[in-house]
Amino acid sequence: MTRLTRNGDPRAAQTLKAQLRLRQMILDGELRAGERVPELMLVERTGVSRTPIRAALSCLAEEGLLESSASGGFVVRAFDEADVYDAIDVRGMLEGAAARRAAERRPSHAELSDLRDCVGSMDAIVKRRALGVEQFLDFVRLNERYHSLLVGLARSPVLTRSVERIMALPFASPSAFVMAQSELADAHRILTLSQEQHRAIMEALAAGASARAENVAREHSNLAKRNLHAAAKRDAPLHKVAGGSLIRLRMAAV
Amino acid sequence: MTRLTRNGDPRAAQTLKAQLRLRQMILDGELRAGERVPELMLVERTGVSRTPIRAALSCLAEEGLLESSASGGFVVRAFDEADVYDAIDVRGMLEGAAARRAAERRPSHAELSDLRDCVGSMDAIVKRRALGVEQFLDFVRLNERYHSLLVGLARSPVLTRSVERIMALPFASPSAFVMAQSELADAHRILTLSQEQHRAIMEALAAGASARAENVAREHSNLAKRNLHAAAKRDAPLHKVAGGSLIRLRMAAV
DNA sequence: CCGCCTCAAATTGTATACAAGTTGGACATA
DNA sequence: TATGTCCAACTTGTATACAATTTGAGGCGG
Repeated sequence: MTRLTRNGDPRAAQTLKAQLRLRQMILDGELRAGERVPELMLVERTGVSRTPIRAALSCLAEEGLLESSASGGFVVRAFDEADVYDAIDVRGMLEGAAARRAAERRPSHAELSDLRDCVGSMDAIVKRRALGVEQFLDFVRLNERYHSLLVGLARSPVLTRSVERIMALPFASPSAFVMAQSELADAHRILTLSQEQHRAIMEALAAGASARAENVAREHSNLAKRNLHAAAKRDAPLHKVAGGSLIRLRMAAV
Repeated sequence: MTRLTRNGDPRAAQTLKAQLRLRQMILDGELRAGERVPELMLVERTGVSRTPIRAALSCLAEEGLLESSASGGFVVRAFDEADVYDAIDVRGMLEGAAARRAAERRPSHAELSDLRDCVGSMDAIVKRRALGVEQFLDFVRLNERYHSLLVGLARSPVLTRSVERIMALPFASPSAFVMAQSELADAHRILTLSQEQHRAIMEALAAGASARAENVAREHSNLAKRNLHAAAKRDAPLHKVAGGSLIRLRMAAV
């Protein structure tokens, strides 16, 4: 997730630290949308000097969580419902392309084994009668893994990078609104449907059915829009959504 | 194009200067693909200090022209034919989405006037008998403008940003390979076909035919692939392509 | 002759000092 | 009271010094 600069190296430790902390502050709503982010405030809170702070600010701006102000410095970016919708749409298109490309490659049985395992694990969760928070969390993790594996199967660095970039917007993630749905009555039904699509995509990959793989993958992203829609309809239980504080829902939305 | 940080401000002048110079050095092939880019070398050549140099390096890495090395610092990124193909494909998908969204909005006659003017100007060029270098350059400029206007008509900041990001790769641009084709016999025919599609997309927008708009826009990107393919077939006249030195064509390609 | 180790030079990451510009408020004036 | 101006504190952009790590060469031993 933080691949955009560098990861494990002890060299960029301060920059990484600043990045993680700043991202957390934004996603947790500690910094509100539209608010300026003074460098010295971050110096104070993170304990690192201005240089890595500035690097982290630039990085988060690239991710899209900040935007540079005309008078210098950075501001926490605000998103509306249309932005969220569009981000999900873009992800759907890119994942569709990835599924198509993966299917065109005619992946071997072995190449699909991780994906099969992933779907199997999710099946085990969905088949249960009652789902607790823990099960939802497990599902979210597996779901992220499934999508990551799917994109990887396209074997396209450009495509992978594009997907990673759009998913830097936390609400574009395939499971962004799953948790928000965890209390709803039809949550279980949506998970089941989601699984159906996961399996359909996988089968299409195995069969080399590239058009079907693309179409289903693209349609699959509509589930996220549906979850967003449901969340928007009944006011705003977006506390469970990462970065929910960045989204200003117009309650008038249908 | 340099919007990722800040533009006209005299404040970020050094950073901007470093950015422009560095980008130019990469695209001109002054720095070869795979080569390390030491900061001090840039300090020497640009006359600005390391701080803005580092900012520029980060920025270009985000654009995708550099990649960060495991041992620190940055390296000029290398692309192969598949990468170029994928980048064009991604652009096609995103422009397709933009066209669809634009058509769904049912843009007014007035909103489409700039696009109409643009197509009109391109018509004037294409209708000529013989096309010189100057005409090709004009066509390229108008083509870029057409694509920019098209994306803008979707009125989606997220989509616009996504397109801008993929087009930071110079060879993903809609007219990247037009110049490479300027000497070929069928260049005129390709321009004509391109114009046909430009017009078809515009008509689809006006008619609110979102599916058609999407399909034609997506197909339109295949012209760029075709140009790439033609360029790859007859060895490598990629000197005329911006950033051509970054692309390693496998001559064995079909 | 080849491989490995050691060490110096080079390079990057971090901290901080300085310069330039912005912001907000106090104050004077109409 | 409203308004415009000026100033001071704050904030950002740039330069540079310092620390830590990498790199590459040279020498040593096998």
